[in-house]
Amino acid sequence: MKPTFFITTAISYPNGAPHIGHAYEAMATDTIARFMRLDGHDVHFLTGTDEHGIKMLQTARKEGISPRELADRNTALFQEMARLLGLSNDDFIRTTEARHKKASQAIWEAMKANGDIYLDSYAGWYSVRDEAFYQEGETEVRADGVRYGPQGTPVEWVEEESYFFRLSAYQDKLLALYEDNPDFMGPDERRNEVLSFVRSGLKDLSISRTTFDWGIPVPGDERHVMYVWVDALTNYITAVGYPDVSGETFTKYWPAVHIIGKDIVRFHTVYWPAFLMSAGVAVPKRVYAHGFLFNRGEKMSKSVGNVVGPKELVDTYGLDPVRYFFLREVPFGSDGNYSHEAIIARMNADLANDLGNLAQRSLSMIAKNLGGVLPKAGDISDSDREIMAAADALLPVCREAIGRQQIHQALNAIWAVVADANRYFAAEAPWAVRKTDEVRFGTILYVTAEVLRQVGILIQPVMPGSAAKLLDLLGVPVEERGFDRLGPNHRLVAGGTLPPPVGIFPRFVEEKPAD
RNA sequence: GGCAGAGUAGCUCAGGUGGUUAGAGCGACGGACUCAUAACCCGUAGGUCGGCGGUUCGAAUCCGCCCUCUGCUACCA
Repeated sequence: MKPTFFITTAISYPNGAPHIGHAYEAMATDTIARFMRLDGHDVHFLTGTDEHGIKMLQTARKEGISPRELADRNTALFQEMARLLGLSNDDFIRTTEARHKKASQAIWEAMKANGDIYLDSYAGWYSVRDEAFYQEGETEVRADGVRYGPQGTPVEWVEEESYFFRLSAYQDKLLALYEDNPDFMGPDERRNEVLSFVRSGLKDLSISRTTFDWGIPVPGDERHVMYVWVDALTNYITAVGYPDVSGETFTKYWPAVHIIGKDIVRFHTVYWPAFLMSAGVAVPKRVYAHGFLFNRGEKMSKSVGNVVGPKELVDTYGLDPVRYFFLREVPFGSDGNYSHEAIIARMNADLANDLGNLAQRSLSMIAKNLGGVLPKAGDISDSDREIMAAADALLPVCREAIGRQQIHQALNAIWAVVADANRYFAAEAPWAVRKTDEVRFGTILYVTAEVLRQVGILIQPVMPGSAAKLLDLLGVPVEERGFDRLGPNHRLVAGGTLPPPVGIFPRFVEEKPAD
């Protein structure tokens, strides 16, 4: 039986259209999912939308539609984005689905049965916009007579009955979890922050609301709906069949690796494992937080006018270059910058010039001089051996990198081999050798094609479409593109006729302003 | 205020259990080649490795202080 692997994105809040941050997380998670599949795992890749909560209600009201209509409309946009980005998700969960209501109520009951949920009341200055309570001292009454919170948003006095989760009881258990599982979360900077937060003491958590009803009813007390995080986080186990913990899907896939943004680290590394421990469910395998993306160093905002949608990027540069750019340029876990210039630089230098051109020059040589028949290798020289060994050595390096979500490092390693292959090709100068030594000529082209084969297989997770194109040109059968075909044991078979070469990665040529 | 991380070539960053001429990519400049997507290949970049002081035969790498930036967190009011 194959080893299994369950990976998730955070579910998106669809009170607006998807932006580049959503796309980034989705592309990265998809890449890891694809990598693991190619590496022989039975993968379950989950993404979806978090459709409840007061903000959805407010946005809907503003637009004069029901929250349900808003959710349907905007979730469709997220599903469209998933198609646009070529996501290979196995499931798309919506928190408004029946299965999720069932799972959320079940985890609630389980936490309650464990004595961790109690009824109390919460009073304080509440900011609807921040979704947070503040101490009176944190607020101020301004000249307009309105009281504002520390984020500059209006606050109102709210006193409401609420169910609480006994988070305070989990401090030691959480610390033990972090201690015993150093890989529970990453990157390391986040770990320190979470540790100090938990060490400083945990307060019980308000987990229900009575002031609105767009949510999952609390079982046994339908005046309340579950507050955002119980509802939202539970999606991960809903999708594998919770509460049927002995069901096939659940036993097979849970626990998951969660890929999230750095803004929701606490919910995933503190609240979520506490909920799960309370409910008697295994905690996640790992939580990894990526950074934010900035357009030319500026945070994207509608007022600055630098909001770029995923669709515009894909339309402008093409899907694979966009995926490649973000995953290669931004160390996964750090914040990153993007700009038109940076994207073009990457796609032209790495894709068109380095990889695309290497494929083009070698394959067209085979087409023009050898009638498109893949030559067989003659005597293998040291330089041949060296470059093939470099390609053969990539899988363990990439595996290690992807295992720690360091997608950029895997790409780095692959492109180092591409650069080596270009040096190899230039040093061997097949265009000159052709005139004097047919056998050596064929050998150089064979070796180059073999390196391209391995590169093609390895870049499938990041650029599925382009990789397929490259492997097609090399005559690699579709069923021989898994990672089990990497390395020296499944070299290209000589003698086959290759299709006429076509460009894989076109250069991005700036359109001259027509003035 | 506390804690954590960061400050290295024009740009983006590697590195750093202390030890020959501090690295890569991009950009720029020069050269070579002409198979190829005006691509590829070779060479050049003379950077106080944030600042000051210390330890040491020797520090970018260890210690102390300071400055700047970022994150988390607290508090004053």
